Amino acid sequence: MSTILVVDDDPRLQRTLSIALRAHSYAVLTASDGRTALQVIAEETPDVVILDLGLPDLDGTEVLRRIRQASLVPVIVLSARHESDDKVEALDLGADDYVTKPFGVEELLARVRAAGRRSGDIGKALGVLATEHFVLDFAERRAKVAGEDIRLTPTEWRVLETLCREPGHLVTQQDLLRSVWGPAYGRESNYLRVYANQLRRKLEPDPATPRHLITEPGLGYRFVP
Amino acid sequence: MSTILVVDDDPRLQRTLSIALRAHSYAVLTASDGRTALQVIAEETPDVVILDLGLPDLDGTEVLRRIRQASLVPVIVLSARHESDDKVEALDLGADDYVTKPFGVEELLARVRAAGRRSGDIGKALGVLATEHFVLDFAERRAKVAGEDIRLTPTEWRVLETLCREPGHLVTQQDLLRSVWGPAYGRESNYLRVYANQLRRKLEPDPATPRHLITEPGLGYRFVP
DNA sequence: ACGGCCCTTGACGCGATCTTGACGTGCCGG
DNA sequence: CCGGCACGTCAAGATCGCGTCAAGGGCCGT
Repeated sequence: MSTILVVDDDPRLQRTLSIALRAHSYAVLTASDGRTALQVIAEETPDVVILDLGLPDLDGTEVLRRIRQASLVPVIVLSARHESDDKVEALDLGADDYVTKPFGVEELLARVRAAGRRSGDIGKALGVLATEHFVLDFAERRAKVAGEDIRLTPTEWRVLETLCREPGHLVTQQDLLRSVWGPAYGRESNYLRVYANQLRRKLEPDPATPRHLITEPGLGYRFVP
Repeated sequence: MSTILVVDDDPRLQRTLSIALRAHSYAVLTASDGRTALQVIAEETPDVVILDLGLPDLDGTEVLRRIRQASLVPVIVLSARHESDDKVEALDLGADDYVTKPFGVEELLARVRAAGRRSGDIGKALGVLATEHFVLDFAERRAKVAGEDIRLTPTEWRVLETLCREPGHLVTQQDLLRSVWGPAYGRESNYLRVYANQLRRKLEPDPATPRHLITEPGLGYRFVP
């Protein structure tokens, strides 16, 4: 059973969606503004978020950005606007899908299913993780740093993926080595030092004083968005 | 990766087909009666349906009719009867292919591949894709580069189509191989390198420095218009 | 039967990427 | 103050994957 969070300030739409989703056996949470939404996501960890861009307190894209700093939950964006700029921006920030109003309930349900399935595929399918300074799109293997497209090598991606699976949490050297280089690589080696270095040079604003890729001496690394 | 729905009331046949299809890297769903089948199609949107006409609850042709009211998914009909009446009727109702029992698994697999490919062709009806430098008319199978009409071979078209179905997105080598050469071609081969090369020579302004057909080393290709 | 087109396959070179070892630096405890 | 430890940095050699080419074979139309 999946839990869906609906973020919209229109009570009628909230009700419509709630009924439709519950009819399809989803558990539904609702929020009417961005702050509440962020709080609910932190506390209830829904499986999918449906987010209207037109919110009373915060700009929708800002909400999305903050969600992505904390979580990789699939987000489906709703918008009344048809401008593709919004669409591109939303997808760049890590929305998983984009639906313009008005939309059919069936269509939305299909997208919820698709989003849930993708995230259910867990394991290897991370979405997008963004900060002010860079955007990491794991599905597409694209990285933007300070607005510029950046190339990362396959191994660099695998290291990042492992770290970003639990943003902000410590990942031990053993876990990293095993997950990237295979189960045989249990013990210390140069690998992590070399690749941490590479990644910092490519991603950090100031590679000398890392803000995102943090070393935990003797233990491992931590990636904080 | 394609998803196949097998609709048959004979558990043995269900099992046989599931094993054979899964061995060829399809995801398999099953249904034992018409109602379930319709529901699964609505909810899971399989890529191909294999439908036995002899079902317990509804007449097979009736099931097919209802499928066609809701979806364009390719349907391959199975039938124990040899009467061509059934065949004609099924094809009239929108079946994509017709196989009489008993049949060889290889034959069925070939037809599944063909159906999948066709639906790839028409399913998302690619129209025309144009840039300053070239125009690709998928419907008409015509290409213009720098004002000149250019010939592309069938395989070149299929590769391009697969890439252009999601312009700008990464398409993995596996997806490409499976979609163009069939599900059996999961592993690496020269195909992609050769055809990427051909396409670049024919389409790129400067084939040495590709701007549209981009390689993602170790992963696949990306077509950016 | 012949010729042409297209698909397939193997070989080869090159550049990017990975691996490995050596050395530098800062921290800590003895 | 010294030594050890852990991490950061660098560069050179090995390796891998891709682009490229061309030969061979099947299929189709003439």
